[in-house]
Amino acid sequence: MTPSARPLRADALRNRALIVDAARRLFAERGLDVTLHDVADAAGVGVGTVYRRFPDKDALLGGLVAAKYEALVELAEKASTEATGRDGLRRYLMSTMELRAGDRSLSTAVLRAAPQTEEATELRARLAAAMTALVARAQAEGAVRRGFSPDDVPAVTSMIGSIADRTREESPGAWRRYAELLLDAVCPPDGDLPPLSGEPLAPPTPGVCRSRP
Amino acid sequence: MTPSARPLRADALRNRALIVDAARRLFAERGLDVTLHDVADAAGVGVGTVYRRFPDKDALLGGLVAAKYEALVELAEKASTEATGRDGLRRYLMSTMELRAGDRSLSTAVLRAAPQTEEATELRARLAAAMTALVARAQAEGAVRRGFSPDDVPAVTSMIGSIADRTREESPGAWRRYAELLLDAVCPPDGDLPPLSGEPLAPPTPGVCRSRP
Amino acid sequence: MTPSARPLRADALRNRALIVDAARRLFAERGLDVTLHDVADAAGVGVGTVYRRFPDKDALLGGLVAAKYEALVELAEKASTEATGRDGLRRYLMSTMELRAGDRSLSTAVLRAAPQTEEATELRARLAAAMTALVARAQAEGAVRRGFSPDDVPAVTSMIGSIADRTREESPGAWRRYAELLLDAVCPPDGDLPPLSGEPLAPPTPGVCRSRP
Amino acid sequence: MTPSARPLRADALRNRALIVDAARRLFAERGLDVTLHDVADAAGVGVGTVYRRFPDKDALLGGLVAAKYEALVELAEKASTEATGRDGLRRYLMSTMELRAGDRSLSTAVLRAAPQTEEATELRARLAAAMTALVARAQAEGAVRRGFSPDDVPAVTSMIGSIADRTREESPGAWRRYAELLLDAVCPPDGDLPPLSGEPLAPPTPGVCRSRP
DNA sequence: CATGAATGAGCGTTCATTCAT
DNA sequence: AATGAATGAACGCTCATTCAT
Repeated sequence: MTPSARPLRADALRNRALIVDAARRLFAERGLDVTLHDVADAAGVGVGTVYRRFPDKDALLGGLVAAKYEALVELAEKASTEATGRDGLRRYLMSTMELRAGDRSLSTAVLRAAPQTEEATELRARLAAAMTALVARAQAEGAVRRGFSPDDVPAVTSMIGSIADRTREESPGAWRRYAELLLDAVCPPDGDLPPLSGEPLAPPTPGVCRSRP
Repeated sequence: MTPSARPLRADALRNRALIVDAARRLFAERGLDVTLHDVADAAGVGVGTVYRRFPDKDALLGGLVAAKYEALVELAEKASTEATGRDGLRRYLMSTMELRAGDRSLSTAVLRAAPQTEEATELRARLAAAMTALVARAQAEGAVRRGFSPDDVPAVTSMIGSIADRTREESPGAWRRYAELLLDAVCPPDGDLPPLSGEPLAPPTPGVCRSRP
Repeated sequence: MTPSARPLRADALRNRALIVDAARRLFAERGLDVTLHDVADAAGVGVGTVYRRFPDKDALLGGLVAAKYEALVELAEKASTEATGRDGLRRYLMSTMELRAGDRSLSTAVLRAAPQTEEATELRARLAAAMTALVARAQAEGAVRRGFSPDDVPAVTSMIGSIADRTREESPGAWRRYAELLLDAVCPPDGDLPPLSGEPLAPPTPGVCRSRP
Repeated sequence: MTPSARPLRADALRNRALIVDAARRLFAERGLDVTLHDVADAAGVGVGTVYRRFPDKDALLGGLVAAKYEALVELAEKASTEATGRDGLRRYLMSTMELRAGDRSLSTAVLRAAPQTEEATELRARLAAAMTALVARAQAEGAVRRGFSPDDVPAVTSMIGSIADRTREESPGAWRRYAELLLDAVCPPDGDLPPLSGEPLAPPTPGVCRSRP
């Protein structure tokens, strides 16, 4: 059950990497409804090649999941080095929201999905532990909204994700304003709340179309 | 042969209303992925009739906005009767989020969409005015997060919508916990913040399916 | 559960007939592995039209089944009018084999398949009854190989079918020789057995290809 | 650079043998729809190697014929040692049908295919001679259905094959009943015909799946 | 020579949209 | 005007065959 078999040939490895890169990029940009044809085209290979490496779409997605968990765990672990629980939690939440803002598939594939592999399950457990510690430490400082649970993190991140997904094209950083709002709601900064940074989303102007979700 | 739209025949008007009603219901319940066949069936007309009235799906969505704007305006106007600016804004935000939680298409059709008709443009203006007043009054009381703009309301509502859409099936009221969090972030209650109500979303358990968005 | 709804429009009826005709022809000629694209092309319609009338391939096939059962029942009932049990059974077997020789899908869709609709189940029962009667009557005359059962008819027919399918192109009537052989085995003629009619299948000559099943 | 095929290298020969062995086994068990990937895997070589030796699937099938002819010739020669022509022919037919019942690809590869190599052509000639002798001897005893030709043997065997292929899973010996029927039709036993042995194939029961051929 | 990675047409099926009736 | 039949590109996926390594 180890990766096993013999290592892939050089060109196969290269193509696998191309596929994974293309998939990561497309899923991040456009969410889960990209087709494997799209992925194959973006990778510069035929569909068959994608299916040779990944039995189906979920498997391809699943192949990206471990790396995403790792990134989240790393964010959590880096955040724990902050001097205060407050700063640690704030840093973690902000960096996680940032990761999600850049990756449309993070919620569906990772935050809201059950881990499908042993590796993912283990990473998720590590992540959960780290988040619990971050929240507990900040809680001990009285820095967190009472009742807030580590299990609320995915919801908060997803909310920011939904804004980010909708505004990526027209104003890529717009999500930060709402991230700040949420962050301050969960774990307010030490002193007074500053005014919200950035600008609100401009309401759409009459007559211009919008279309697809 | 008159230059612009001549009034519709009586039966055409009736059909338009049937279509709009059915669309409102289906889009609210099942989101944007209902087919226009579904809408036509629910309205008791043929697909062709739907397409005769609305060039495409987006236009049909657009056809719903007037009613939705009206509902929002009504909420805003009711909210203005509250004794304080704080209560008025809180009530408005909460009721808007509630409306959105019950209507999967509210964001796309109204919050994020430009008004396409004169009627919609006008209603949107009334709504904007009401929201501005609500925010200004609360702002004057120092009850609002500094920098918060009436233009932020759609974003806040959308965030709750994204949570509500994802949890409608398994735990229909789950969005309230996050609505409370956001509401308190925008316009905190008078005294101390209470602990968050409700429970966080349970994380998915390993081994369960992933599948389609 | 009756055919119900309102009758189809004239053009839809015509297309439905075109589809059914094309399907009947193609399935008969080429067996079950024709694609619905092939059927659609042969019918001169788009694939979508086929799927509008028949939810899937099995349904299309199923739509042909009733007519096939009817044909078989009719053969059985005509055969029962023969003066003797021997002649009746011989006539029935021969005509059934003939039907099968002309229709590549008869075995899979009817003879070896379970009936899927009420109508088909009923027709199958009628057919079974008629076959039982035919065999019993011939049996009473001592005209049938001992131990032969009505349930053996599909097997016998299928065997002839397999020969017919393989020889349809090069020598369309070749199956008759083997039909005779089988028929005489099941229910020998009254007098002496005549020599086999026709010619054996010429063995393939060296060097010529054959290919697909 | 010699005009025609130069002898293969030792390892190439070994691979060819591995491929042919694997192909024989898989085609016999699972029929013609095994993929060449399956064959390659079972042989422990790459697909490319299979295609290097055999231009396509048909050619690979062709590569199996020699061994199959040898088996048939052996059956024919053993059968000739029987005391009577009747017994010889009956034994030959029965053993050939048995061979076919155990080998899904025998018909396509041998019975219906033209020999493609010199070796195959020669073996086929030997087989034809042996069959002719068997039939002639039995014919001389009056033991054979008049008109029956050695060229009819493949057809008879194929018919049994078609039954065997369809029933292998559910009732592996079911073909014997029909083999007996055919055998008695071609070359009846010495005394009275016994009742058919075994049971007829049970008709499929309503409501069970249909699906793929 | 051997390998297995790569290909892409084709499978059964869906659905937003068009157009003959 | 209203209908719903018709369309066909696109979906996720398979596999016989080719060709770079």
